[in-house]
Amino acid sequence: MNEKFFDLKKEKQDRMINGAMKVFALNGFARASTDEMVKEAGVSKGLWFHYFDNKIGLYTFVTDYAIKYICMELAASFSADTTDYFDTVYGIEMVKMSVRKSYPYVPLFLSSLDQENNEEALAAVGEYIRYYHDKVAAAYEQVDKSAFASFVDEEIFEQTVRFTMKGILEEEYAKESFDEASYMERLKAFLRQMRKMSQNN
Amino acid sequence: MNEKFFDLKKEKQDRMINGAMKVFALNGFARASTDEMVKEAGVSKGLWFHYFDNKIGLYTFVTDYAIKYICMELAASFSADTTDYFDTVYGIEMVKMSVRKSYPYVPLFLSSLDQENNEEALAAVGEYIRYYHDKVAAAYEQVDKSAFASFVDEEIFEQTVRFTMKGILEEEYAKESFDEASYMERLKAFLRQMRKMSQNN
Amino acid sequence: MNEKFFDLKKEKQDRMINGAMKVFALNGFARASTDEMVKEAGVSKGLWFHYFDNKIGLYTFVTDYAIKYICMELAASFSADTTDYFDTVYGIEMVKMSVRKSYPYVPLFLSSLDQENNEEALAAVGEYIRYYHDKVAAAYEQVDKSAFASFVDEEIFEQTVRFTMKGILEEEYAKESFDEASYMERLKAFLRQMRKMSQNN
Amino acid sequence: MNEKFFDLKKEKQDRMINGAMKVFALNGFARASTDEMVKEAGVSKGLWFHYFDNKIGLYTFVTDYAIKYICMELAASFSADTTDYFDTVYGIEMVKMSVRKSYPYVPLFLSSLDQENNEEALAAVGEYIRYYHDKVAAAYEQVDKSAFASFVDEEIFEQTVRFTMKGILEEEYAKESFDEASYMERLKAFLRQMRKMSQNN
DNA sequence: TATGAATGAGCCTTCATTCAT
DNA sequence: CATGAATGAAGGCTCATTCAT
Repeated sequence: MNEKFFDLKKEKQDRMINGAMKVFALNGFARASTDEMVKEAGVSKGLWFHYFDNKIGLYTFVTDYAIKYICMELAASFSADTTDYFDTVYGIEMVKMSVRKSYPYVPLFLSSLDQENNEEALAAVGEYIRYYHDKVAAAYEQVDKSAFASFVDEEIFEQTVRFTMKGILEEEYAKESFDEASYMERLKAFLRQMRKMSQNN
Repeated sequence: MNEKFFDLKKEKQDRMINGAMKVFALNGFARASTDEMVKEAGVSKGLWFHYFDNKIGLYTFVTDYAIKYICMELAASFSADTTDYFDTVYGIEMVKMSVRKSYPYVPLFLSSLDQENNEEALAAVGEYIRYYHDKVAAAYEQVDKSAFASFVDEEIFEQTVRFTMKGILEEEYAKESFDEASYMERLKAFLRQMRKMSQNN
Repeated sequence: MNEKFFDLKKEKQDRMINGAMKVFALNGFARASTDEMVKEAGVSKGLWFHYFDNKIGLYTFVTDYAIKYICMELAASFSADTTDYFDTVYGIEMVKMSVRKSYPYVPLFLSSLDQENNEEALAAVGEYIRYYHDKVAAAYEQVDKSAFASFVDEEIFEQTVRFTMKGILEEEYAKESFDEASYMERLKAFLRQMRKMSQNN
Repeated sequence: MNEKFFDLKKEKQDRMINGAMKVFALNGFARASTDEMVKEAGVSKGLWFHYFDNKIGLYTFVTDYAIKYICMELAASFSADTTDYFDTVYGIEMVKMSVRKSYPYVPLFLSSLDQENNEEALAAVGEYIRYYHDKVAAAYEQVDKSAFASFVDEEIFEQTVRFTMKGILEEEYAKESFDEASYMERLKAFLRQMRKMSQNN
């Protein structure tokens, strides 16, 4: 990419980033269309290629950007000494919601990365994804799982939480417009119930 | 579509259905490529359009077919008097697995329908999906949820099961080749844990 | 390339070959435009790519075709026992003119190959060019140069003939339409004079 | 063009002229890329269009410049009373080599003009080329051709010299870097032989 | 019925040209 | 004067769809 991209007015940078992120998130790498981004960002087609060598370069950049941004926010506003599992899950999701303020499609985009199946795209972006997963894993490191009842298999439990949250997120994004309040409500209700269920009562 | 499709040799019909279903399931409507189906089914490109006016028509047909087939099997081999929630979930999944014998991609295809975001495709297929959801809902009608602990919100619980099962299914299909044993194992472990968690201990 | 190209009606094959050859000959690889070929051959853009994977594949094919054709004609109608240098030069040029009947741009195209400076194109086609040069060199093998005066350096002489013939050919092709009679006339006059000059008088 | 171009520092003017000339000479009008000139001359893209309305304008200017410069040098350092044909040819070529000191691509650029086949470019530049050809023709005016043997047709002979020299020049420019010594050597050898051949021995 | 040749709209990318700074 | 950001038309290529055989 052309580093001068960062010299653009922040507002234009963000329009471009958001446009690309939205189209990538909704269509995946291969099907994402430059024309759609053009419309979305209100910026000419040629300009994308002035700053990003090609589609894969743009995809790489956007992925890098989203992940760096999330990880930064995670480091900044997620308290590393959270030991409760559900607080951790919730806290991370709050971070995503805060990122949404500037980059509305980051949460969905991150989620879409896990379904990307285009080889070229994966090759370019695999590293970044792993980095992100590691950072998230780190946030779970000091979590104390001793509160879980003995019949709870951690791995299965985590998978349940992961898949369900992904499902809720995607359902909310599928609506006309993402409703943060609704999302947080469903999330909280879900986590509350999972907490109850995972503990000896 | 052209009804004469059903005059074709059953084996050819199925090759075409499976080819289309696979490509649609793995790529979604918009990204699914005619050429890939041609290769997959070993049937000329012209024939597809001879029987199905266009891509949307084919998508509609395949959706209709998959859903009709599943619902038939459900009616045939799913005992309607199952009252246990988890037995119901498991039973339905067994039906899907049995359909897999003839139509290997039906389970993934059905799952993929929920993430379809192409407007045209959704417009054409929405009705069918709703019909399918209704049929499945019906299977849950006589389920007795009194065994659930009081802190379990049914809707949230069902959503958890639905999303997690979807996640597991997709992960298994993402493997080199779908491993039914592995899938059933994960499924059972998951359901076992959910049962435990949902009951007063 | 797709071998089925050869199943097309010969007339269509030739229209495509001639169209491509003309545009390549006049513009070089990089600047040759698919659209122009489309117009030239009266065949849709998609069809080119149905038979040839990409531009370089088409270029390779056309080069191969032109060279194979010329070499065939050379083998068929050029008498291998010509020992006179000028008869050899003239004979080869007659072969080119005979090829022109079916493929009007072969002579210019072959000439253009030597000025190609696109790396990718050269990499794809270098082998063929060398093969062609070898075949032509072979035709000169049994030429008897003893008639040349002692002050004639063969290498310089041959270079003179080569460059001048190339120049004449290109000048003739630059005209509205290639005039074979005019070309042969200039050629003969040139060779006659070179013969005279190269011999002790 | 914008006459203020000449108010630029001479060194910058020359960088631009040389950059344009090189790229035009190596690629022809149509294939010459603005970006390449930008890199070659180290001058911003906008500036080219500030002084030269468009590509054609730049091409016209460069052609005019090269031809004016050559003709000036010809007038200045080519002795008009040379009567020997070969001395004339050689003298003109020496002039080109002297121009190369300031404008390394002038010789190749002038040569490339003869193969330009872009209509628009030719229309814009035809006049200049004719002017140049006239000036060169003038240098041959007082040449004494009586030394030529009777069997030498002047026109054919001149064409031979012209095309061969063009060929040699282009071959030398195709090398990594133009080697003036090598060029002059080949040239002299060629002319020496042509002299011998054209005279009664 | 069945094929695959043929088409053209649309996609990613390049490039001459314009324009705000 | 000078820059390079910005544009959009055009180029190579893909893909759903049509059609002659």
